[in-house]
Amino acid sequence: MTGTSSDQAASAKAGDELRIDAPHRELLDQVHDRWSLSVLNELCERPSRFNALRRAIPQVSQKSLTATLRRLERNGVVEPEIVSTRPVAVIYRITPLGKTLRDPIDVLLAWADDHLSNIQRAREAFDDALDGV
Amino acid sequence: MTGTSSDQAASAKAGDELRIDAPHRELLDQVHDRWSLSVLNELCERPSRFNALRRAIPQVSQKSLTATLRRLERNGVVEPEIVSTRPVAVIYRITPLGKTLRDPIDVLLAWADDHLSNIQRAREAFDDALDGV
DNA sequence: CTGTATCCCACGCGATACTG
DNA sequence: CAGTATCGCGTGGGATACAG
Repeated sequence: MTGTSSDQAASAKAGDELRIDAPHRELLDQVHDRWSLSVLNELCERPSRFNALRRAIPQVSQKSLTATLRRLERNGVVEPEIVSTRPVAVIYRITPLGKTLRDPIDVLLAWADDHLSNIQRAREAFDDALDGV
Repeated sequence: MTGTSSDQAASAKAGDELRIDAPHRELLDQVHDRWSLSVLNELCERPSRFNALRRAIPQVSQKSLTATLRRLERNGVVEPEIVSTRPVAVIYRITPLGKTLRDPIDVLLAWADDHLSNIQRAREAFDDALDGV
């Protein structure tokens, strides 16, 4: 197995223009759809069944929730436990890999929280400028 | 077409635990398109003109680059300087607000880098399982 | 309960062509 | 050089209906 103890230190520059494209794609694949963050966040709090998630995130449709869960599942950040009762129950929980995502996400979320007003002000200014034109 | 804010009834029950929906949206708005991260990364390195960016990120089309720059501009993380020469030159640079995005992004990128192999292994396992079925 | 299948719309994104 | 206009494609995503 490739350990990939990736240190980006100074080596990032050398020969490697690091068109970070690959990591970008991976990253976006966790996050680029509308509901991944909410689902991840919810599952970090507690393992949940499908309909529990729907209740926790009322705006999501079944289709989208299923798609989101499948993607996260495929990426190994969440895992379903199928309970073969009647009718079936499926309990989704975050994997160890998924847990490692929490800090990075929190950092980003903290940023968004910190700068929310800045962003909104910038937008208003931008939109006002357009109006003026 | 003024792509004005697509407001959503994100009626988060106040007092609830971080119904991060709003920050989510803000966050995704910086990052959810294909080229924002690359552009941000490039502009963190050096101020660049439009075509310099295109050269630095060869896969992006004019249209997408323009759209990405406009979005980032609107959010106040990049800023254009228009030099009224002949023909015009436009120098894009990252704003102070934009600079504060760097660390959070690096954290996320570091995560992606660290866990790339894990993710890929998870995907292969997932896809193999599908094949098996 | 937990999905899948279908229809349909919105939008990101590239390709191409054209303007100041 | 920087940017807009238009078209076409792929796909996210809601609504609905149906299935294991």
